[in-house]
Amino acid sequence: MEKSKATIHDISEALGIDSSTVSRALNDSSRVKGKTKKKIINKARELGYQRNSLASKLRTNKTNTIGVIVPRISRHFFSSVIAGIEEVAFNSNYDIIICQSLESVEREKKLIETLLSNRVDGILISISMESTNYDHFEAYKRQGYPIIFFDRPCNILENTNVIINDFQASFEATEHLIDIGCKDIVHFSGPQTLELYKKRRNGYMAALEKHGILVRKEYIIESHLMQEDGIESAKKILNLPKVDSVFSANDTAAISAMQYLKKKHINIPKDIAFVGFSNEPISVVITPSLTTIEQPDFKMGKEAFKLLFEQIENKTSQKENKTKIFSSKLIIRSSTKR
Amino acid sequence: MEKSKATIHDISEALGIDSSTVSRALNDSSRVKGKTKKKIINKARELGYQRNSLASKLRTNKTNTIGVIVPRISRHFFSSVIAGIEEVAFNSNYDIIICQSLESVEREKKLIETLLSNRVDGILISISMESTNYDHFEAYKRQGYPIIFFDRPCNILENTNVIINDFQASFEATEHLIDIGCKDIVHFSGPQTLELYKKRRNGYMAALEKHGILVRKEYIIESHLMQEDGIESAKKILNLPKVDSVFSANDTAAISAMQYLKKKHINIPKDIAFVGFSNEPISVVITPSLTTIEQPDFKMGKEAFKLLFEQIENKTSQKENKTKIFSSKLIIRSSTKR
DNA sequence: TTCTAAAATACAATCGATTGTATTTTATTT
DNA sequence: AAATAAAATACAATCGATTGTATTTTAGAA
Repeated sequence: MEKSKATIHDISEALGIDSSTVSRALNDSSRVKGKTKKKIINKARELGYQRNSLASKLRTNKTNTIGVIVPRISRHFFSSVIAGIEEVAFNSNYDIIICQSLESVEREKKLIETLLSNRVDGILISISMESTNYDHFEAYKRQGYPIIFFDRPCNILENTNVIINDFQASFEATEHLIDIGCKDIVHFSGPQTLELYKKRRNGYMAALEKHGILVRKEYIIESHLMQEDGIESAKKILNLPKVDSVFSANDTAAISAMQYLKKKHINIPKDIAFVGFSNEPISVVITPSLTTIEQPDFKMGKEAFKLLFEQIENKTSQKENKTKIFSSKLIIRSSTKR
Repeated sequence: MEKSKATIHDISEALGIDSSTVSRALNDSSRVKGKTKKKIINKARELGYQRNSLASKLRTNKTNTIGVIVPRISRHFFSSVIAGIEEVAFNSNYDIIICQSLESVEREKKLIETLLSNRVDGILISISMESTNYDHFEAYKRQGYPIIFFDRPCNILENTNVIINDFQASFEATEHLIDIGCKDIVHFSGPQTLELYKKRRNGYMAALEKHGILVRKEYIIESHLMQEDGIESAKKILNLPKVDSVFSANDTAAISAMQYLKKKHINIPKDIAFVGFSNEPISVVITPSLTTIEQPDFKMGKEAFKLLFEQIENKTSQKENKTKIFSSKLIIRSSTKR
C-alpha cells in the first residue's frame, strides 16, 4: 500500500486535469501555461509524486543512461577513468551504470546482456583479460549499437577505441632501463589475447633491438599480472641466469614482485631495477618508489564519453573509426635510480 | 531501423501464436508445452529477440535491482564490500547499480532520486561525510522503503545498520599505543556529524581515561581524512608540545601524514608511532608498514545484502531494527614496533 | 461417437508516461 | 456580438511485457 506511488493519473484526478497536461507540465512544456503548471507542480509535491523512469524510458525509447564495464573498480586507473566519464555524463544529463567484469568473459557477457535488456543508450568498456574473441562485440557493432572501448582496445572493423600509445610508452620505459645501464631486462607481460599487452611487449622488444640487445623468450614472463602472479614471476626471475631489471606491464605485478625480492634481500634498484605501468597510488608510497607510466586516466574517461555521446546523438557516424590515442608519461622514481 | 528490436509481438506474428503464449514460453511457464515452447524459443533466437526489461519491470512492479551508494569506489574497503554484495546478489538473481557520492550530500540525494525513479527494490548506502541531517532517509524509511546503511550508520528509528564495533576497535587501537609506552597520543578524527567518527573518537578517549591519561582537546585533530588533510594534520602535530603517537580514524590520512613526517626526518615509529584504520592495501606496502584495523569488508557486504533481501521479500519486518555489528581486528605492523 | 476434464492457447486489460491530433476556451478583431 | 486566431487543455493510441480469465483443442472415458 505504501509502496504504491502517486502517478500522473493521481494528480490528474485530484485536479480534474487531463494526465497529458500533467505530464507536459511536469516536463516544463510550453504547452501548459504558468497557472496550471504551478497548480500541477504543487499537487505533485503534495502527493510525493516521483516520475517512473521505467515508463518514461519505455515510451520514449531513450534511457539517457550508458553502461560502463571495467575489469575492477578498485583499480585506481579505472576509478579515475570512471570519474572522468561521470563528470561529462553528468553535464550531458546522462546516468551511468558501473559494472565490473572481474576479468571474466562470462561475467562480461552477462553484464552486456543486462545492460542491453535495460536498453542503455550505449556502452563504454575495457574488456576482460579472458576475452579471446570479439564475436559478441562484433555483433553489437554490426547492429549499429554504440559501443566504445577504452584502455584495452578491440580490433574489429569500424571501431572506436580510446587508448594510449602503449607501444611508444613501453619503448620509452625499456629504453630508460637501458639508459641507466641495464642489459638483462625481464618483461612481465599480460595475456597476449589482449592487443594492449601485445603492444607493450612489442615496445619492449623494439627498444632492446634498437640497442642491439638480444630478445630472449625466457625473459618475457607472461601472466595475468595480478598480485600473486607478481610473486610467481619474481621466483622465475631468480632462476634466470642474470637479471638486472624488470619492465612490468602493470604496477600490481611489479609491486608484489618487488616486495618478494626485498624479502629475499635483493636490493632495488641496485641489483634489480623496476619499471611499472599505470602509476597506481601505491607506486609512490612503496620503498623504493616505483618508476612507472602515468596515463591520462581522467581525460581518457571524458573523451570516451564524448565520443560515445556523439555516436548516440548522430546515429549517422557510427560506422566511422574514431580511435583516439592519448600520450602517456614516464615518471622516474627511485626504483630506477642508480 | 536497426535499433528497433524484435518484440514478443514480432515472434507472435511470425508464428501465428498469441503474444501471451510467447511471453509465457520465454519465461519457461508450465502453461506452454514443449513443442510450442521450442518453436517460440527458436524463432526468438532467429529474430535476435532480447527481452525489454523496462517493459517487464514496469508491468510487474519489481526490478530485481538494488542500488548501492558508497562515498568512492576506489577505496579498498568499499570495493570489497561491493564484491561481497555482488556475490550474494548474483546468487539471488539481483542486479546491482553501483554509485559514488564522492562525499557530497547533494550528489547523494540526486543519486537516491535517480535510483528511486528507476524503482530499485532497495538501497544499500554508506552515507557521505557531508550528510549532517538524516531527514531524507527518514522519509524513505517512513514510507517503508527498504534501505540499509553499512559502515557509516544512520541513527534513525527502526533502522538497520551493518557496522563494526568502532568504539571497541578504537579503544583497542589506542590501548595498543599505550601498551607500547605512548602517552601523548594524537587522534585524527573525521566529521563528528558521522556517528562512526564519534564512536572512534570516544573509543580513543575511553582508552586514555582508563589509563589515567588526560584527554587534551588540541590533540584531537578533526578533518575529512583525505590525503591533503593528512598533510595538514601532520603539520599541526609538529606545533603541539609533545607527540609520541597518532591514532588515525582512517589509513589515508595516516599514510599521507607519515609520508610528510618522513620527509621532515621524523622517525616512525621511534619518534611517532602510527595506527590507522581500514587496512587499505597500501598500508602493508608503506615503510614502515602501518598498524591498522582490519574490517570484515567482504562479509559485511554479504550480510548487508542478505538483510536487505529479507526486507524486500517479507515486507512485514521492515520496521524492525536488525543492526548487525561485526568485530574487527587490530593488525600490528612496524609502525608501532619499538 | 459423444461427453467431460484437462491441457493448451487466445483475449484483453494493465503498468505509467508520452505525444500527435482534436477539441475547448480565451483573447482579439471587426 | 460574431468571427477568427491563438492559446490551453483533453482524447486516445502507444511503448513491450505480463497475467487473470475465457476459449479452444486434445485426450480419455463412457
